[in-house]
Formats: sequence, structure tokens, C-alpha cells
Amino acid sequence: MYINDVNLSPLVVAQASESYHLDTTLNRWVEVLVDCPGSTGLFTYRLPAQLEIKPGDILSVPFGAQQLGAIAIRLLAQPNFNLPPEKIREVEDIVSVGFFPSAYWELLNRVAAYYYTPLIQVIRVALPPGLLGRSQRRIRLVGDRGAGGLGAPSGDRGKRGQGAGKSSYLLVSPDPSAFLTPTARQVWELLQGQAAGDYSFIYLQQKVKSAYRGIRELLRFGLVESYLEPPRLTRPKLQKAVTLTGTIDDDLTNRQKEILEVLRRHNGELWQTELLQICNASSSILKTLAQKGYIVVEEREILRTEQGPALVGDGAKSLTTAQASALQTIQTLDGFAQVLLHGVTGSGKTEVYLQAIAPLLNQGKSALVLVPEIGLTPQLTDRFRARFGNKVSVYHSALSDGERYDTWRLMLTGEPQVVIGTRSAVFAPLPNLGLIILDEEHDSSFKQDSPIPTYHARTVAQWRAELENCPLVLGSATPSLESLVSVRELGGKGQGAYYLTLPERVNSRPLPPVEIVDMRQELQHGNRSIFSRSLQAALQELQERKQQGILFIHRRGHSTFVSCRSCGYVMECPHCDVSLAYHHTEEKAPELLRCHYCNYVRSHPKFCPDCSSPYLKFFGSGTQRVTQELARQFPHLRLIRFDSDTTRNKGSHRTLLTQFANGEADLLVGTQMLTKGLDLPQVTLVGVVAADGLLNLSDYRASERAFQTLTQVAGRAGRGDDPGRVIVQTYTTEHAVIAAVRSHDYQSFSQAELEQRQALNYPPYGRLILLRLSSLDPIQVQNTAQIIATALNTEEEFEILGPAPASILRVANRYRWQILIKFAPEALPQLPDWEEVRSLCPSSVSLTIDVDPINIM
DNA sequence: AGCACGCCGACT
DNA sequence: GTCGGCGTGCTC
Repeated sequence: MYINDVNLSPLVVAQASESYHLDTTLNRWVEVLVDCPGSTGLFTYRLPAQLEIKPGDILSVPFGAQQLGAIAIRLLAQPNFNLPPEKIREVEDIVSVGFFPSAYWELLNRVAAYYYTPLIQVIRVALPPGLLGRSQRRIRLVGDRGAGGLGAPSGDRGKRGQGAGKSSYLLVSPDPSAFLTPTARQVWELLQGQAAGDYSFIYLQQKVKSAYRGIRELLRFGLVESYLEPPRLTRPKLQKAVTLTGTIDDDLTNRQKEILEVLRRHNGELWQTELLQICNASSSILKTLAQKGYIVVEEREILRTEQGPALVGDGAKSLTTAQASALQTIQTLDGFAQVLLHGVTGSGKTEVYLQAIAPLLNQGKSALVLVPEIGLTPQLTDRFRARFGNKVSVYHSALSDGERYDTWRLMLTGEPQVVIGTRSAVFAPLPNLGLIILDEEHDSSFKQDSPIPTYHARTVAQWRAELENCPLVLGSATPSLESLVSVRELGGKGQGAYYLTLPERVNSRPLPPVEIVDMRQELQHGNRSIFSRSLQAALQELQERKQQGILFIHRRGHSTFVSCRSCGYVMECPHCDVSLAYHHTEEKAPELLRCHYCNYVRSHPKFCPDCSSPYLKFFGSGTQRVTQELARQFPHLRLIRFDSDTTRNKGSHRTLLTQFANGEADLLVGTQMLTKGLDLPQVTLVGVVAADGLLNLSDYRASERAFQTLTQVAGRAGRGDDPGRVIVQTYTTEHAVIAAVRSHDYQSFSQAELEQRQALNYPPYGRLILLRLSSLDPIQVQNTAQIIATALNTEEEFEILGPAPASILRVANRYRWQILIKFAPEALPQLPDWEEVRSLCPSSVSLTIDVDPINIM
């Protein structure tokens, strides 16, 4: 809706059909976007006669010294007149023929415009890595060793004639390294040491400082050659498949009949390798059969999509009244509409999604399901797989390039399917999209902080639903205020927006009662433990009744820092202005201190670096502190830690959750990850060790985030047959969020919070744009921030907050400042010209424009 | 990103 | 004087 006042680049896809039909020979030039950082404009290339290119095609073009991926934007009958013709180079090849349907292309353009990001950067987010492949420059030895004599060396050897004379002279000399400069000799020796005498240019540059000079010297002498390895595009993996085509006849040997019989029993189709293995035969017999026309052997693509565990098929469950009514509303929608499905924890939102999707698949349409973090919700993907089988695929950044590429291609086939993915899956190229679902829509991981585009998957999903003309369902137990207001406003205007509620849990299970414990009183009563008496009793009871529980710890900032008890010295990261966090994952593993910002790691020193005192210990209430305290007070309680330390490996979420579900532990102890849609029916107790870290964060979203987190974590209790209970420990019992959490009262909390937001013109009423500046030079960032803020201040339509140093001034040696711009959307302020703002930035300062920032700390 | 070019200080 | 460091700017 704010698009109109932004300069939409003229890159909207050209009218392919029109110019194309007129006369192909007219359009002998093409303007392309090149996949190269720092090149945002269009470049003109000549079309070789044999290539037919349409806008949207992915090309391979020469660019400087490299061969790059590029996207054809529009065809030209004539190149720009002020472009010298001799500069124009030729398109090398078509990598992939157009797969940008106009709605999809429009979506990419909208994201680029709204988030002030060059279109090519948006395209890079949308396409699987490797599709816009790039070539690599390599260096290899010339002569009788190395790769020179084997394959076809790329043509550039012949072009360098001037070196040839010297080269033959050098052949007499047994060791040319004698007269080389040290740099050249280093490179030479490195190459000699490699079996094929061949290294990538980048590798050599890493190994030898200013290697390019040495390489230039070696090239001059003709001792090495430089060649370009063509882009290594992730190619589809092919495998031979055998298909039965004729009926078994008498002109066959017994062995041949046997093979055809095996094939027939497998529905007439098998992979060649499997068939040969079953029959213990060789491929020669297949060749004969193929010649006789009984079978066809062909290369077929095998897809490397992630295979979940085999699951028992699952049918539709019966619905509660509220579920049924929500489902009915969703199913009657035709075309674009926005639905906010506000269902309390355990109210069965997933079942509504599943039943909304089922009929779509039968109509030949596909559905897109976006979730905050795929690793955290193996249960959700399992349920989808159990319901829809192999029609479900998973798409997220943790997949290998090959898996991503294959899933991506599978989507392009247009087969009706369900794609479950994280943020970036909002760009999944599904044709015939019938429904988009954003589950846990309040979750902040739908927003990308960096790199650009700093998009919010919810915003993009909304555009996408509009462009594809399909409904968008936003599901949450704690809807974001943005969605709440958006649905209210649109609904008020009669523009297809619905607020649907599931106010009760399935099977009439009650929401768990929430007990608030005042830790100040605990202290007054002489309880110095981090567990209140109430929580201790509950843990004791848990053990006696053989039930399971969850302990939630909010770990942020200084919760696990290491400091000296003698002099107060605090261990800090040498590159960032934060204290190092203490890590101790396994019994025998060394004790490590880690920086959560730049991942700097060092061992835990035995003595204080400042005063040499041996009393250098860690403080705080991180998971480790809590688990140690638990081990001391409840030695028989078996627990599983569920945090970023223990879930680092692929699949470890699933493993830990399975262990817990199998009853191998009594207590799950963890951080934020516990809040994200876990469905563990056996959990009866949820404890929040200290809510205060959440309540007292200094940004305008702190209350909303605290309410969401606490409500979500409380919602893990009592999802099964046994009733649940929640204990929240805090030092600020009087906080409004605490009251709302206790009474499960979303309505009055959101009402009060919205009033505050409106009064201060914060989102969802006002809008924000955050300028993040960073540099290695602390003075220069600060000055630049000041200069930009002053320049912006001439405008009256928006408010400038800052410049201010980021709450952690230095991260990975970069100093960070920020400027917040606040404005009223209805006033449609004349937003700054970002190019002008950028021009105020010296090159040593980098500037990121974060539109609708969520993380402003 | 790569890879030029061109400027500056430290050595033969 | 050149070599080797590093900042700046371009790639159709």
C-alpha cells in the first residue's frame, strides 16, 4: 500500500509476447541483471543468432573476467545510443528458460521496492543457491605434468603467444624457481605440491599474500596458465530407469523372461540398479531386451528430497464446533482474503490447516505452509506427512544445495503439493497456489534482520496471496498486534478479512492455571534458591507421580557471564562489547567461553587475567546454572537440556524430543525454543524460572514479546489427558503482562497495548524504518550517523529518533550506530531519497535500511 | 565479488 | 629508483 510513493523501477517484466512476435531478428540485444554484488543496474548484451531468449530467462554472460549468472529483463531492438558498441559482449548461453510467471515477478519487484533492495538481491533470496552459478578462476601448471595434457584446456593458452619463446628457453633450466621472485616461487612451489598442479585462484590468494603478482609473473614466463572453470550449476541427478513396454513372448530366453517377470511384478518400472540387483544380472541383458523392444531404458531425474521417517497414514479428525466453523469460513473463501485464526494453545489449529488443504489438493491446487523454524517442529511436518504422504515437501535454508534445488524443481512441476518451509519459502515457486498459511504468525523469526532484503514473510505472504488471488491464513495463540489491527481494518472496510477464534482446547481440556510466585517474598522467607518453594514442591510431585515437565529459562545478555569474585573482572569478548558466555556441554569436554555475537571461543582461564585470583567463576541463571542447581536439589530427576548448545546438530531437535516423548527424562530444560509450537501431551508442569529478563527489555515491543513468550510456554502444559499447571517466578508481580498471562487474557492485554502504541505512534499505527550504520572506525560511524540524522531532520513528515549507539556498540570489531525514522502511514510522508542518504556515507561505513524493523536493540 | 589501476612508504 | 602494501572504481 505504500508502494505508490516509492519509485518502482522500470524493471516490470517486458511485454514479451508483443515485441517477440513482431520480428525476432529485430531484438538482437538484451538487457540483463547480473548476479554480482555492487552491480545493480542493467547491462546490455548481444544475442547470438542461435539463441532465442525471453525476458525472465536465466542466462550465463561474461562479466569482466568472470562468467556470471544473469536474468534477461527485456529485449532491445537497438542498444542504448551512448553505449559504445565495442563494449557490448555476447550472451554465452541460456541456463534455464523463463520460470517467472508475471505474478511471481511482480512479487519480487514489490519486495525490492518496499525494502529498498536491488532486485537482483531479492532474486538471490528467491532462487535456490547455485542456480545463478558463477565461474571460478583456476591456475594450473603448464608443461608435461599437471592437467595440461589431459582434457581440453580452455582456449586461452593459445592467445598468450608472447610467453612461448621464454617458455621453451626455460624448459632447458631444470629449476625455474631459481630466478623467480619470492612470491612467484611460493605459488610455484604450492602448485608443484598439488597432484594435478592445479589450484583455484582464490585458494592461492589465501595461501600466499598478494599471490596475483606472483601469478602474473608465472603467466608471463608461461609456467602456469589461467583458465575459467564453467559455473558448477547444481544439475539434476539422473539415474537410469527401466520400463516394461511389451508383453512376454516366446522369442525370449528363460533369463530374459525372468527379468521381464520381475519388472512386471514391480508395476513395470524399476531403477536399473535395483532391477539388476534383484535379478543378479548385468546390463548387457537389458541392452538385448531394449533392442527387441520389450523395455525402455531412460535417464530419469531422481529427487534428493528429504525423506522423513515412515509414518502411519492419518485421517481427518472430528472437529470442535469452533474448528468446524473456522474451517467452513476458510473453505468458502474464493480468491484473496486474509484470515486471522486466533486459537488458544492446544485448540487444534493444525487440524484446521490440514482439513483446509485436503480439498485443495483434489482440485489440483497447492498449499504453502510457513513456520518459524522447521527444526523445532518435526511434529508438525510429521503430521502433514502422515496426512498427505509424499505430497509434502520441506523447504528451508538448512537443506543442502542439492536438496533445495531438487525440491525447488519439484515445485515447478505444478503437481498439487504441500510445501512446508521457513521464511524464505514464501518465495517457493508453486504454481496454482490455493492457500498460504503462516503458523505462529507472531514469531519474530519471520522477519529477516540481515542481509537485505530485510523482509517480513508475513508482509510478503500477504502480497503473494493478493497476487495469486488466494486466501492467507495467519494462525497464532498470541496474534501479533500488526495482524490484529490489519484484519480489523480490512474487515471494517469489507475487504475480505476475517477474525476467527478457537477459544477452547480440544476435548474440552482446560487451559492450565497459572500461578505467579513473587521471588522477593521467597527471599524474605529465607529461600535463597533459584527455585521457589512452590516450584520445588511441584518438581518433587512431578517425580513422585511420574509425570513430565518443562522449565523455561530466558537467556539474554548477562545471564551466564564469568567474573572474578576477588576483583570483579568480567571476561569479555575481544571483538564485541559483550561478556563471554560460559559453556559446559559435556562432562569431560573442556570448559569454554563463547561470544554469542561473533562466536569467538576461548578456554576458561584458571586464574583471573587481571588479579590472578583463582576465584574466576560464572554467574547467572542460564540453562547450565539451572541444570546444576537441579542436579543438586533433585539428584534423581532425569533432565534433557534443550537449547542452542544441545540442539546444534542436524536432527538433534527430533532426537531430544523423541527421547523426552519416550519418557527417558522427566524434565525438559530450555530457552526460547520451547515456546515454538511443541506438542508434548505428557507435560503437566511448566515452570518459568525468571520472567524478569523478558519483562524489562528496553524496546517498544518488550511487553508484546513477553506476553507472547510466556503465554506460549504456559500453553505447553496440560495438552494431554492429565491437567496441567504453570508456575511463573518473577520479581515484578505487578507487571501488566504478568496479570494478562495469569488470566490468559489476550483481549484486554492487546487492547491496552494498542492504546499505548497508538498514543506514541508506534506500529501497527505508525511505521518505522531503521538505519543501521557500522564501521571499523568508531569515530567515523558516529560522525556519519550525526550527519545523516541532521540531513534527515530537514523533513517534517517524519520523526527522527537518534542517532544512538546500538545497545551493543561493538560486534565483531564493527562499531554500530542507528537512526530510527518514525512516520504516520496515512500522512504518506515524502520518504528520504535513499541514494542521497547513501551518498553521505563514506565507503568505510556500511548502511543497512531495515524497513519495519523488529529488532531495534 | 574479482580484478584493474594508481598512489604511497620501505627496501635494494 | 622499484617492490609491495592498500584504497578506489568498473564490469555491458
